[in-house]
Amino acid sequence: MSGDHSHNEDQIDCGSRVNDSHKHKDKYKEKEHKHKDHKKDKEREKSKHGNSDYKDFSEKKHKEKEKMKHKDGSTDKYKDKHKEKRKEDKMRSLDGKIKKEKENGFASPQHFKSEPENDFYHSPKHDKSLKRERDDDNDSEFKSKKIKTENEKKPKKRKQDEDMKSKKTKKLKGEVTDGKKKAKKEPEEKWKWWEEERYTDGVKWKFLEHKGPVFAPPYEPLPSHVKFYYDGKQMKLSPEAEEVATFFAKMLDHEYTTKDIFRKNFFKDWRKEMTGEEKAIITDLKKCNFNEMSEYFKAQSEARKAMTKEDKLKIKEENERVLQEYGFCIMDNHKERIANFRIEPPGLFRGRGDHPKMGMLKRRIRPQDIIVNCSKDSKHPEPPPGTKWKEVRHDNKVTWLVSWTENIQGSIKYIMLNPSSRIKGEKDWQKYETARRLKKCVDRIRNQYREDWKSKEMRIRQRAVALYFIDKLALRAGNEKEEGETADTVGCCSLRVEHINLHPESDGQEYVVEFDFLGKDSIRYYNKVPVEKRVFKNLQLFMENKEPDDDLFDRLNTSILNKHLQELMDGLTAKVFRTYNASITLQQQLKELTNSEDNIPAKILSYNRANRAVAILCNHQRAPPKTFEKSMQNLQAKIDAKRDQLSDAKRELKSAKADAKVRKDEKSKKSVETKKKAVQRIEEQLMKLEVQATDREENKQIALGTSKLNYLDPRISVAWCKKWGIPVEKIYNKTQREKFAWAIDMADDDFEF
DNA sequence: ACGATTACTTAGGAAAAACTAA
DNA sequence: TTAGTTTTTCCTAAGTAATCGT
Repeated sequence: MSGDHSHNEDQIDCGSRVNDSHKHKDKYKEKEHKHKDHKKDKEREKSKHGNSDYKDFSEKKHKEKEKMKHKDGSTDKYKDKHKEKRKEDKMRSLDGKIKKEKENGFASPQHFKSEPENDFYHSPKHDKSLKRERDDDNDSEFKSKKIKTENEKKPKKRKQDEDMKSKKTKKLKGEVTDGKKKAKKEPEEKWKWWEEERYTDGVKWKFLEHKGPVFAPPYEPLPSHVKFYYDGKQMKLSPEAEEVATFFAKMLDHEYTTKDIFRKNFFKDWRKEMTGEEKAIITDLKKCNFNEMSEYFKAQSEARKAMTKEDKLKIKEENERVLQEYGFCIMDNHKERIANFRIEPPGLFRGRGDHPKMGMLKRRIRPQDIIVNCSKDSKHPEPPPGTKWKEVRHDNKVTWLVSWTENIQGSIKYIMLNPSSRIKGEKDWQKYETARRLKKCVDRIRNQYREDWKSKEMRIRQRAVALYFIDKLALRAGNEKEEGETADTVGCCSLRVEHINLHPESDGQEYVVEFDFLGKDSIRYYNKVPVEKRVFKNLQLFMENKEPDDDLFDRLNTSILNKHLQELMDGLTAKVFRTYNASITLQQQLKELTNSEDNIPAKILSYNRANRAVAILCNHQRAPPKTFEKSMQNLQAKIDAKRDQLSDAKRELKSAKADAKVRKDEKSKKSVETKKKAVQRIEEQLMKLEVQATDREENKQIALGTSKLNYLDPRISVAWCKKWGIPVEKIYNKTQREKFAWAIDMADDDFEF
């Protein structure tokens, strides 16, 4: 990269923004800014620092170099660690490569560069689509179909087919056993979509038929004995106002009904539903008494719990009927499960964290709000009698069946397919393949961004430091969001100065960055990490002359970053790093933690610990379960009891041994054996309990589910199970096995991510 | 080239179901 | 059987990123 040239670009870049930015300049100078508008702030920052960039850098660079000469040694510790990690990765990917070439050729796209890919993405349609349409259902007999992975290579075909056959045989066995359990229920065997070709160029399906959504049940007015009081006086509400009142009444026990914003938003929206008279009377929420309503609903839920078995069964059957009718669609000759076929019922919006819209009324969705998507030649879903759909369209470039616009944020909601469906599964698989491609070039990218830390251009340095965080700390990209519309949360690119603290030295480590911010779902991210000196110096530079609520990376946003990433690798975006780092961490931790001598429960503990390492990396937290302490105590009690039992058993064994020594008869010998077995069994049970306790304790505030479901290449887990003879059911429950059927079917014990 | 819109993935908590101990 | 606990499923909010439209 030629310095002078880019420098010029930077200046041009700055210049071109002057027009925009000078608007804000005055505001900035006067320092009366409220920092309400961060976009504006960015512009302002630009104009302010704009032309002085270069100077800043050359000065800084000098200082840096000087210091680096002797300071470098002191950062060695960290750097070395880092280097080692890199080396490991490199080595792994090397021997991975060797194996892989033979291994699941069809699953792991060999290609690095553009050439095969171009072929895949840009080739004219061929006639794949036709194929797809016809030939399913009887695919239990082998068709030597190759899978179209995102970057498949032609020479692989042969191997693929062979591979597939062996896998298939295995899988078939599994299914037989499965079938026994379910007996009649599943006549058609599972469709292996992953053995078929994929659509190209954005077509998602050729045929789509479904029954439309299930609407929320209509409002049932309260029985007349359940009364509402305003200012101590009983008051009969109109059905519309009453319905909204019940939403509030149902939440009375929740803390947020005490929150000001919640109450304010609720009351405002409630009044909109009132009649003129009601509006005139009900002017103060504090004077509203919802207690009878609240009690009524509590009683209702009690009654529901206390229902007879038959009644419960009836409800269950009805649910099942609805599921059968509305829960499936036909997509390209296959019946597939729909994820959320029920329309969200009306209620009070509760966003997460400190949400400015909490308490607003989420309105009821009606047929005329609904857009239906299906194929032209399908039997279109019927709107309920006397109603009409907003629109019926036939867009096979999208995957949704139904959509509507929600009234709180004005965003679109969709009904889509279940994760076990082809359309979701293919995408998921593809996601991991992209991450695996990143694995192949991550070293190059890392070297690149480290170089960029030295760039003359502010925007490049910022980009490089942000990318470093995304890579090292698995931060989210951090799109900008409209202020005041949502809770104030950030990701990497939207970090503000106030979210980090720089410690030249902390706890004996140098160049420590302390992060403290709210991320997605208002989950706190707190972390203190030593960074490389250059990063540290850059951060100091980025923070210079900024207010706490100014953007840390004022020259960067996710679109700039992703554009850059796209140039580094096809299909690369910020979130791929999270997937990659999560999966590679799991693989490496499994390698490190699994003990071949361990029994199954201990191995599973190792698995959970590896999983936990990932969850911690990705900051997947949960509120400690309310019953955590108690449940821990219970478990401990169990352990104690088991210990007693064990010592009893041991004592008995001892005396049996003594007895046998004296008597030397068959009977007593046999008794020794039995006792020995008993001791062994109890020891095993004890150890199982202890493992469970450890696992639970370590998991107190960590949520494993999210990473398991969304970040960890399931083939890593499947391979691990196969390698150690662990039943995959121990790792994945039924739903998860359905979602990951492709991986369970295709991964061998030597799969390498 | 941008802001807005759209499509789709990721997320934690609540509710329901399944399991277990009493 | 019941009551309590744990696991699974449901729910839908909140992200990311691609695409649209100007």
